[in-house]
Amino acid sequence: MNSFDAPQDAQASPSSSSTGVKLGELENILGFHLRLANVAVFQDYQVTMAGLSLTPKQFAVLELIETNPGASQIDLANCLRMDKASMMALVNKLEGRNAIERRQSENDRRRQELFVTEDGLALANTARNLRAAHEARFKDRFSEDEVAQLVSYLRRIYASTTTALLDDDGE
Amino acid sequence: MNSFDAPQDAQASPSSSSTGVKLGELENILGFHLRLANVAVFQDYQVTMAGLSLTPKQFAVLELIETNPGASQIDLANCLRMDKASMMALVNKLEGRNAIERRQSENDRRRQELFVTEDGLALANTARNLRAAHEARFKDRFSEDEVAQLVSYLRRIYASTTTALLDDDGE
DNA sequence: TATTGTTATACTCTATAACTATA
DNA sequence: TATAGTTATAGAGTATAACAATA
Repeated sequence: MNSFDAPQDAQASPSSSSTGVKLGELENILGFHLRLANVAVFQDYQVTMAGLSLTPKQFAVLELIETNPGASQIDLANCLRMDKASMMALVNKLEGRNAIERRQSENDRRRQELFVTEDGLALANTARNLRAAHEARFKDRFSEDEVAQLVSYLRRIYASTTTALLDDDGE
Repeated sequence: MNSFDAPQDAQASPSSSSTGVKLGELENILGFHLRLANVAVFQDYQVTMAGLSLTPKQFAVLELIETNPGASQIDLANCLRMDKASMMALVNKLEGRNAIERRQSENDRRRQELFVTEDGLALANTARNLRAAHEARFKDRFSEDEVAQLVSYLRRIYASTTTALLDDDGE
């Protein structure tokens, strides 16, 4: 199925990378392409968001708290597959710039419920506006259907990720 | 085009992630899905390659040197978009376990040409064998044409990455 | 003057472990 | 006994900057 549109953007097989280095077997490793794509997006993100001092993960946490007011740190850590201590550091940074605030839960006094502040909302809006250009820069290379298909492929890759914790490609 | 197969694996929109956290706008960010996919692949890689102590990047460098005997550190750094000092550290690790060796170039005595040793070849073979299962675990979720299409999509994302340096998703 | 490799250094992100306070 | 948060710490990976040797 869909064999009709598979090879149409083969783009001259990138056997070298500006220098004369051949990729060889690396060409066949899904994770290799995935990582390069990730790097490309991350670099563009950094250039675009320069000055905002908001990493992709911080941005994600900010959005998650906005979408889920009162969420706990552990909720977020699980969602983003991070350690709770790592999330602590991340939340501290956002709190340090008054983007979010902690409020002790009344039902369970162990929990700190997280909320986006006025400043945080402004930051999120600024970030979203900047990010729009960044996002468009990549999505413009695809039709709407292609984006949907790419995302569905990516979901197929991370779908089964049962539990686990942790970092990024790490490397 | 290809609208026919776009939504077919929608998989119940992952609005939550085991906890009740809704992803919200994050759903529409390409980099978010890319990163989760990257994390999933990396985690599986780590579990699969446990004990080998060979990170994906070290593995990539080993393969690159095998494919390009005599390549220099700067060649590899450019290819993988890393800093030359970072590549130095990486090469040191591989040399430290006798997987590769440096030989001063006779034409240009500034250059250190890199070669895979016997031990390195054995390591690469072991790694390739282990990795095969890891790779299959993900590729099995796609038809051959789908893999080709996914890779072509990913290439479209990192294609234009002109120069730049650096890390991974960083985050 | 530019390039390759090198070293030293600092920074960021992450995890682990131990602790507290609640439950 | 388990959970949420916290703190301190250590490790890995990376970049920056300065320097040596060579081109």
